[in-house]
Amino acid sequence: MPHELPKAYDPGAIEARWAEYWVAEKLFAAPTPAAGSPRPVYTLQLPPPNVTGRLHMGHMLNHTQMDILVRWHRMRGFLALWLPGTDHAGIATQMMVERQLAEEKQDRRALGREKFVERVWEWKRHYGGAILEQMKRLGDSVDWARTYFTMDDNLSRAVREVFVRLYEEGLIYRGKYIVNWCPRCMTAISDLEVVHEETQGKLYQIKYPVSGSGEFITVATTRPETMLGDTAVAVHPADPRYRHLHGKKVLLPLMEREIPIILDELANPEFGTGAVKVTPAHDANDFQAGLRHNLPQIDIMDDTAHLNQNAGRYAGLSRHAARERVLADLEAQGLLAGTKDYTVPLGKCDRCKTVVEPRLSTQWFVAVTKKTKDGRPSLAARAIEVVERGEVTIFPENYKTIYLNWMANIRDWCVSRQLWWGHRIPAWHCACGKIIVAREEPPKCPQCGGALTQDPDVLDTWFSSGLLPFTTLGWPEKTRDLEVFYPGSLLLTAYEILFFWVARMIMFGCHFMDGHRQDAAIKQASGWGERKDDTVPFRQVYIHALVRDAERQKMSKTKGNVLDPIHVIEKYGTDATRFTLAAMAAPGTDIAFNESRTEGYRAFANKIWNAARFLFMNVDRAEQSGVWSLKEFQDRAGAELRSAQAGSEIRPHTGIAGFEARTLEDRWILSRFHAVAREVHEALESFRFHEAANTVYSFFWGEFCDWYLEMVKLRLAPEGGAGREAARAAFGNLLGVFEAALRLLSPFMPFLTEEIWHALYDGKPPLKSIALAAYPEGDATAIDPAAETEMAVLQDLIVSVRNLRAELKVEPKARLPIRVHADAGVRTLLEQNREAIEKLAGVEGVSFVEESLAKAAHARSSARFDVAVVYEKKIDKAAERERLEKELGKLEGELANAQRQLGNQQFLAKAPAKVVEGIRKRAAELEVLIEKARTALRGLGAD
RNA sequence: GGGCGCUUAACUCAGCGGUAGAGUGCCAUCCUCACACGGUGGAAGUCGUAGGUUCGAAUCCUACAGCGCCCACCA
Repeated sequence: MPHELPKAYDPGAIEARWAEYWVAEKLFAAPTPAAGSPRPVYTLQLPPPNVTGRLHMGHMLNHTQMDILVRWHRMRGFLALWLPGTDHAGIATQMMVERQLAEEKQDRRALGREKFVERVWEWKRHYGGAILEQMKRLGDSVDWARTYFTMDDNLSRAVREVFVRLYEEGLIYRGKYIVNWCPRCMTAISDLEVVHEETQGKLYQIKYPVSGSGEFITVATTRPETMLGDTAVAVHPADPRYRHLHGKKVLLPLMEREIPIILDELANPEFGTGAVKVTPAHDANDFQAGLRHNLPQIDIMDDTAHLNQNAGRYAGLSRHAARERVLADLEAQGLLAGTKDYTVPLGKCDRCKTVVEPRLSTQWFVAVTKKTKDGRPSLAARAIEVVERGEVTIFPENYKTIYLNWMANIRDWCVSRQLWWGHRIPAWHCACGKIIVAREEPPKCPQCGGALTQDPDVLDTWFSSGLLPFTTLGWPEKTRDLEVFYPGSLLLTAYEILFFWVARMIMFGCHFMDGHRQDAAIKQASGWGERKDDTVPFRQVYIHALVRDAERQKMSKTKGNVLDPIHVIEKYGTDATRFTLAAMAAPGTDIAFNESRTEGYRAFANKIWNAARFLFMNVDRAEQSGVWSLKEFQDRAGAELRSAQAGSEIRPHTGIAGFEARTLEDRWILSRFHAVAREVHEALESFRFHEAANTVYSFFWGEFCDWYLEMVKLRLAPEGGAGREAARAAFGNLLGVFEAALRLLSPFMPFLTEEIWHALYDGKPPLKSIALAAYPEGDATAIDPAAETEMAVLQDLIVSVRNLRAELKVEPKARLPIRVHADAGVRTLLEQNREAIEKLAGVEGVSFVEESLAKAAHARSSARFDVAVVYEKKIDKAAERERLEKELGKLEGELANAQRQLGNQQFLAKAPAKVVEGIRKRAAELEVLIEKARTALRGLGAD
């Protein structure tokens, strides 16, 4: 027989093979269904990783969760599409290639735009696939045939289409505004790309002489060098200190330029001296104030944050050098009134951590709060509305509030970037000043006939990623894919990109998919019948937690605490790593990744592996002795799986093929299996991955392996004809439950389950993969409370005996007789399971007695029975007394509490009947237990 | 300056109105013919502090302390 499995599970030996198999066999392809297909659909967009990226733990968590959900839905019969791709990641990729050029002592400017872009493409072709290969290693069940790159031709066309349409609708404009300028990246960046860091700086007080009087007005600033571009000093209109200066002018020191004192609420009388310098070209607030007062805007810096000729004799200095010089000069002139330490929130570039310069420049913006020309609601308004109405649900729910708050205060989106790598803005400039925005390059200027040059800027990367939910499905064409797969079912991502990406997808989706309606059959099948709005990009948003290191620190390259998932995988296996992440992924809490957990789940994988080994060994034995053949199981289970999978509708596969409950453990494991399957279903439905994982874990290990397997062993080696029949049933049940449990576990541990599942079918399974087999749904009517109660009594008895043995330090191999006192019902139960008791508790001979054994030596009591082991060795009386007293104390405490509650009228009146009943029952039980414990204590004393 | 989250066994975390659970670690014991990545048994928590609501609170409310995150144009 080919069932020779190595003793210890070695994930490395099988995982790569299956990863390849899944891709090669195209198992997870979601082909466009033919018209009229009523199959329910589950669509999930992969947040496209940067082409420059390497997989990190955050990805792995994210991918694990998505893969679990996708595999789960696929197994349940959904047409599951998980759509992969990579993002061109403007700045990141450009920086990567620039660095490469620098090593060759080259420079992008010297190379020229065209050559540089070609060079980036080359880089992308070479290295851009790395992260996709890593995804294969994780077992991500994406549809590889649909893999896109955000700069593919069709996606680029869609980007131009969107830009032009927005422009035509009046939602894109070009304007001169203060933007965040990164002097290192030499581009404008959006507000979201700026990280604020509290930095130790200084607050300087500078005296500006008031013209025509010997007076000074003192202003406070953290950035003295910007004074060179000051065009006013503002005071609060109601500030009495400066009333006499209204309408006066000051002479700007160093520049010797006369500037007005203006009245504006920009100045806060509470802060500093109450007077503030106004630099419209280098501060967002000042810019607004400047507009209010028609002030000139003097830009004193160039692209590299060096001062320009507007700064007079300071021209050419870096902004840092300029600060020193300005301060020195002011000091020399006696105009520096004071300096004090001050923490300033410094804005830094998210990419390169360079201090951002607020700078006046001309950029393209998307007007997000403006209605379209033809009166349609603004992008933001729609994006707020669909979330408020629950057309898009956000989970955990506190993120919904955060989202709505942010959307309510959203500002126009600066979408132009001064980069070379990205989607170039489809706008053309003419020397005559005309700007044309068009889908294709116009031949000449329609106004003057002159030559045109394309706008040099490219679009913010998030502009194109915001469109992915529909552009990846063929938009702007009206494709069948769009009809079937849009709206997506879920968007699962990290909090960090809720605004970067999620908000933009909602805005664009609602705007551009207006008029998108699924045909009725598809809509019906989608399972989202209660949701009316089909323009939204997805129905649900699930925000997953952050993965931190074991010390709860955010992982970052600079801290050097980044855990490479590939290393973890190599050490413990992909399944164990996935399981760790799933088991720790409680919604809303960050994960401190801890390898000891992974170690534990590697052991779990090994446990299952060995359970399989056990089965195969016994099956082989049974086949040799002709008792049973695996073929029986294969035919039966295979037929059921094929039929469950064949249909186009969801057909819950609830049963275990041919299960024949003969014994208590059979009834019990069947009941548990269904209960567990239902729990898993409920947990996954509400994104409680940790609960789902833990449920499967404890079922497999704590119930199937620890109890069912051990009990069923008794029946596998038959004696006599009746034994043969029992063995046949036992094999059928054992294999049946095991196979079904593998399917239950499969989304969490796809590799291990695939390997064993194929082995169960001797490499010729009924379907190409366990991932295509039906998921156990769990049948509530199959839950058998009586079996579970009976099993609990049996387990209780066995554990009591084991406990006694341990305490008496009985030789592990010695088998002892036991005596049991119990009522008739329990007695029958125990008699029927005598063999199990003998085997699992190391017992030989069970005798039942009429009298209570509470005060017998070596006895244990429960509410349902007393049990004593027959063993001549004297017990350690002191230890026994201590144990009993401790237990008694606990019981009495609990009883006192219960009685207090039962004596409380308020409690009886207000508590739910179920709770009262529960406590009554418990109190009665406690009384019995206490009585038994007291008896036992007295017995100890008398002896 | 706003907003949010966390504080439960030695460690990492679940639980979120009916007197506490898991994994790892620890102790004891056993290489019993699936598994020492194992079996069996065990020890271990006044659920951050102080109040309050409730018949009842780890669970709800308030304050405080510590830790962390996000957002923010007060020089």
